[in-house]
Amino acid sequence: MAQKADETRFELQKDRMLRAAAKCFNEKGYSGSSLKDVAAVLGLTDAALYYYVRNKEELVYLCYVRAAAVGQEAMARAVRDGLNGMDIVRRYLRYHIEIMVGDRGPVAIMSEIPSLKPVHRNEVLELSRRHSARFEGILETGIEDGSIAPCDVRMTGNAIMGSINWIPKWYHGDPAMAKLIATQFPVILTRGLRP
Amino acid sequence: MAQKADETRFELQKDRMLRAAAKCFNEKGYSGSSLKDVAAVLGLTDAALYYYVRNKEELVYLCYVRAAAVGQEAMARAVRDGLNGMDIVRRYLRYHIEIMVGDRGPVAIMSEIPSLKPVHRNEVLELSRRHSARFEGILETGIEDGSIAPCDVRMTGNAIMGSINWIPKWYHGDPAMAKLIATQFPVILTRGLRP
DNA sequence: GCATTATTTTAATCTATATTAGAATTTTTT
DNA sequence: AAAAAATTCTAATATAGATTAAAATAATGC
Repeated sequence: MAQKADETRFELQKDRMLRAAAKCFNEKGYSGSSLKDVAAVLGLTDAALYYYVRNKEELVYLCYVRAAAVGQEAMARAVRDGLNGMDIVRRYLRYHIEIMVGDRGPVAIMSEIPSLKPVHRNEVLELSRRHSARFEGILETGIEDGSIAPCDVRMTGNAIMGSINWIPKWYHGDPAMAKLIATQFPVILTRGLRP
Repeated sequence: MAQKADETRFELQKDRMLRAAAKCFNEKGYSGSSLKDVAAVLGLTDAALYYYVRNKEELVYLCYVRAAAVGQEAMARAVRDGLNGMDIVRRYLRYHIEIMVGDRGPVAIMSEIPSLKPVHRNEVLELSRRHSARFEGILETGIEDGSIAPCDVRMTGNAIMGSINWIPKWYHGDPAMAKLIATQFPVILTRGLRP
């Protein structure tokens, strides 16, 4: 607690910054958003961002790291002993979507990978791959325990993740819509998985 | 035929250009792709593009118009008397996806709407809305004729379209994958619609 | 083969924006 | 309240990339 108070100011601002950046990147893309745009959301000057981050590329990079963490968190929360594959998928989708459309703001800017420099790109792709693999693993579990109908887990995973990743393109912050998405999407996306 | 020969040279090049542009925009986004990048795909100089198009913005705009046309075409082909809603949806998805991953190349750069200038943006949004509405209409038809289970057509439409629109983000031209997508996706995406 | 038209290139301009250095201000510590 | 540290700003630089004009090349019709 004591040392966390030290970090707080800096870390909190940095976090706000990443959310602002993710918001901009979702709306206008990476190259489409100037640092001025991002800074404006926070009521800062573009130059101020350099206090928190080495350069613009690091900004997207950190957005991705953050997004990956959110995905991981949702998945960790979803997995519980005694649940079958289908239930885990449902829970995962609900958590992931809730976070995406919730207060913690838009975290998925999964479109801007090409803008990353090679080192970061590889790291992010690795995180992404691992996440996909884990998701596909859950699908396989469900197929084995009979809660999910046999299917091409790779394609099914892509289809479901595509739906989710696309949400930021049409959801722009309306809370009523957020509620609708959070309740409807897990249902819609898992209907097709039933045996 | 005779007059088409006149257009051919120019129109063909312009068409190649739009495909090159869509490819770049899909890969690196609108602002992330320089005119040099697009021109390079065609073995041309950036300045040459201005012979076909007024400016860069018109390039995305035309990509959108083209994408909308493809969507319309798929939908028109899909709708046939005597088919129930579910069958139409299946056919539409198959046609749309086949075109997207097929020879005519990537046509969906639905992410770059904010880059359009207002007039074009409104026009494209209108096209997009009309297309969504038509798709939701088909879903409703299916619900009425009993081939599709009752659902929130708006959300369901968003979910399905999201999956499709996201394809260009992970499909990069592998023909084997193209076949897989074209056969699997319509199945996966419509499973959840069954009553 | 010549004249006209269509297409592409070279070279120059203009603007937006990332980045940096140092000054100014605000916050924290003592 | 003064000193130190943290945070933000102002002002300047540098560069990439869109756009334009005019020249050069290629294609086409006669």
